[in-house]
Amino acid sequence: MVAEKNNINIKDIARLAGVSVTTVSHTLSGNRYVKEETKNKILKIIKQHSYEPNIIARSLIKKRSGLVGIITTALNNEFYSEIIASIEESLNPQDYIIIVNSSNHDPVKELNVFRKSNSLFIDGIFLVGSSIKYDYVEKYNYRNIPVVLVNRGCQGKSYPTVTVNYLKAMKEIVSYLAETGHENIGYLGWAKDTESVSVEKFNGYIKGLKINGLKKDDNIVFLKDDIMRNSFEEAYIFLRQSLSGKPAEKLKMSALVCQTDHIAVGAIKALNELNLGVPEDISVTGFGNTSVGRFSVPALTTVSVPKKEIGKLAAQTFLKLCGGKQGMHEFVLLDCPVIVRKSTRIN
Amino acid sequence: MVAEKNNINIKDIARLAGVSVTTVSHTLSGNRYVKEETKNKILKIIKQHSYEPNIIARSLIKKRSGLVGIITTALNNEFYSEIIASIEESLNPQDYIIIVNSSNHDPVKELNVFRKSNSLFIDGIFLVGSSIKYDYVEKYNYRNIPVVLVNRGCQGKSYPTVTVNYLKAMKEIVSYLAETGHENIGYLGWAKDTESVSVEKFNGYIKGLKINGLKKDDNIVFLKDDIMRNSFEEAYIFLRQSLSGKPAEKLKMSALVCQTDHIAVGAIKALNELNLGVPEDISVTGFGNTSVGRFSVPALTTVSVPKKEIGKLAAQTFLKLCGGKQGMHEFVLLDCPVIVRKSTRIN
DNA sequence: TTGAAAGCGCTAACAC
DNA sequence: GTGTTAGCGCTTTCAA
Repeated sequence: MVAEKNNINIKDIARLAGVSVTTVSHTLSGNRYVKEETKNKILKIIKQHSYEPNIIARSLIKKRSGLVGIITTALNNEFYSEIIASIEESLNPQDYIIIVNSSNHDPVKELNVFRKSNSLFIDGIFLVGSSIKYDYVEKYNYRNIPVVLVNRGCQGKSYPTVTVNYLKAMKEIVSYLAETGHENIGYLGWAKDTESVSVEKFNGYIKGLKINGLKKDDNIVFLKDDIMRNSFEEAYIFLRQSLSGKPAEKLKMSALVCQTDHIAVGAIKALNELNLGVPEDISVTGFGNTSVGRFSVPALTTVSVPKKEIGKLAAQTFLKLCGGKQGMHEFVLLDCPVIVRKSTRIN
Repeated sequence: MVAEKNNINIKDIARLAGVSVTTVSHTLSGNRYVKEETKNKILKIIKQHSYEPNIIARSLIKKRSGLVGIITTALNNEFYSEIIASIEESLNPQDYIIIVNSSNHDPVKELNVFRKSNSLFIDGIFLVGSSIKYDYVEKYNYRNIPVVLVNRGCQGKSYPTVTVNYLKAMKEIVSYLAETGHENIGYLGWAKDTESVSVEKFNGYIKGLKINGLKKDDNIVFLKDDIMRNSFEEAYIFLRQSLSGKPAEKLKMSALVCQTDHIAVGAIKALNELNLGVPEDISVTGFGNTSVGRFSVPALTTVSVPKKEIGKLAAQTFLKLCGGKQGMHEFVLLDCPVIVRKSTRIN
């Protein structure tokens, strides 16, 4: 941290090469012809001095930075991070630098970062499970950059979105339970309106009951007021608590539908500690098909959400949006199959 | 995405307020006195037009962006993401925007991003589990910004670092096993030299055996050539494979030390499928104390790495570095206790 | 085939 | 108390 530092700029390169900055600039961009000889001389000097053009200065003129932002509610979440990894991978050949910002479930921080990103000349933004409303996006996306909504509820409107038919998927896993002989099917999760996905899942559960001629029993619907962040623990604690009161009625429950795989794993632990075996006494289902559910004991019956695919399609939507406005009404809604493993039994 | 967009700048604000840009600038920065009246008028107009100063233009002059970067090898990794979340949280009051870049285990990409970050006028960088050598940091940190190494091996040199005494911790968990009557203690993990942490852990295992008078048996040392990314699955597959050959000798193993919690969970599944019970037939230990290990069946005996603490101390080191060079030789090495749960038995 | 120079949006020295 | 102005490092028009 002592020696002469390399802060060399385009002017230095020009001087060293005995040409104008214009010529250096064009050698780099390829925007106009530069004589082979001149070009080679310049490139050699650039290499010699490890010169890297200044992204900031360039952005100021071009109003594009080569940066793409991902705004997400949480990083310590296998579900999101797989989607994010897939977006990154799909965008890799495009020479973008991907930067991720996690709000740690703070909606205000999220909004702030979204607004500030304007002046950073970010070239595009993915909102992964973020709670930012599209009204806000429309209002504050001053530069009209592509914004892709990923893993959100479908609020009836059509913005560039890649998500999953959560309602349908939840309906189907409830149907699977009903068809295998379960009648008292409970639910564990949360349903905040800021979290449209959670609401859709819960509605899917309700619909699933209905179409199978079952009725909702509020004694076995365990809805937490607040989102369950660190799902294992929170779900575990919440269910233990909820179950500690009036165990008699609860035991009529023969299956418990959980909002995510993590919640299911937490639930299984809570149930086990109350001497309820899964699936012997109670069947439990997850949602998402994360690795956690594949390696839990018992392995989870769950809904397989194609996280890699979501990321890939989100990246494609972004690229479409970049090439004009013809992706503006892209609305990709993916279906998800139920995967039956060991956490449910046939009644 | 159609209406007039807000791209208002400092000049516009100045014009609207009937003052010079200087005055607007100083109202914002507080760098010199502005008459209450003028100030109020300016602030009102700023609010009215939702003006946000352009970060890029500001950075170009100040050579600081207000951005702090975290470069990490992988996002879908509970261990790293907890550390990252903690860094973010600790830096929150400081008004930095945190941007994370994950290389998805691609060292070349990592190097690239590190170099490019120079011209982005990033104010500081955390290398979380990154493989970037400090030589490289010294060579390419042109702007001499604070760089904090997080969760790295201690390579004998003293750079700003916050990490864990992996060697000691691993030694201690091996000792715990030895003291509880285990003699044939195996190892499952990898040990690439690019990944110094993994080497230290392995060395800790070796030392642990030695100080307890045990000898290494290569038949029960399962070292994968390559890093195990998606640990559950890779560990599971690798151990199944390794065990399929000559099961007779392997069965002498009474305990298996695993390099991470995820690997331990994968291992348990592999062992179970070979009809080996954990901990009845074989004890298994993890490393890290992630939530996965708390909710696995059986719950893991492991080493408790203070991830929140690491993040907090890393942020503090960064802040120290910002205020001059007096943090340059900060080298925080944390000790980690063994946590005994259900995956090990007393022989 | 190449250069000069204006300017992106902002800050800060210098001036009054 | 406030304004004028010269840049920050680059791209790009216009001119040669």
